[in-house]
Amino acid sequence: MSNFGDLIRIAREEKGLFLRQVAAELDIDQAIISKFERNERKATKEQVLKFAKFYNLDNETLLVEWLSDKVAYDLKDENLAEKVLKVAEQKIKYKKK
Amino acid sequence: MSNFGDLIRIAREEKGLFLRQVAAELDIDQAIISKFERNERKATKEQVLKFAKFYNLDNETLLVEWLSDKVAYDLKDENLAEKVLKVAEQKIKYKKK
DNA sequence: ATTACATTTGACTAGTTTTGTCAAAATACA
DNA sequence: TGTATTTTGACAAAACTAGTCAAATGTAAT
Repeated sequence: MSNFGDLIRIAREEKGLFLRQVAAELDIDQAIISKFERNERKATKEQVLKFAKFYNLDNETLLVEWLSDKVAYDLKDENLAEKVLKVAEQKIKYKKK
Repeated sequence: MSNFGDLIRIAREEKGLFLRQVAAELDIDQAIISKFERNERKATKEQVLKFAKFYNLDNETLLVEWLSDKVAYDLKDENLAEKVLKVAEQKIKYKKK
């Protein structure tokens, strides 16, 4: 199962770049990027978009990966998780109207 | 569409109690309970369980309502919301194994 | 084994968000 | 109007988040 960290690590490795280089380019501390890649820390939305642009990844793909990581993390301890997601989906559909 | 605030307000009204009384019983400031009932502020999990016990509501029902409110709120600005929920569901199922 | 470089870790600070308290303002209604 | 309830908003304390930096660790070549 993929996750945000894997996507940006793989993208970086495919380009053959060091953390230091990406850090300089995106103006994000390399220690933080290291933590993002290991899913130890959560990026901000702005940072996600920076990564998408820099690595030429589809914005939507990366955002979905990042947001779903967060949702799954928030519900990780809940055995009600699946029920919660179904209800949340209804609520979101309802709000749209 | 129901939500956490409605459930606890209805429960309180059915019992004919004033905020003041519930506040004293649960040791939660009445101003905060007022905000919970109007979904202006988010309860902690511990508080949710206090309400369930006090109003004789099913723990699971109230927790699902509360958690799904939070998920829906977090995704309220995202037009990718439905996609995100589907991916999150996969991730949760995957983690279970 | 030593060197050189890349990555990871952890301590620290600053900033933001959350939580609770309280009293005044608004509302309801007898 | 007067009394009781609910709502609002200002404030402070606590908890959490984000970023910085240097030291520690890992990796590969010689």
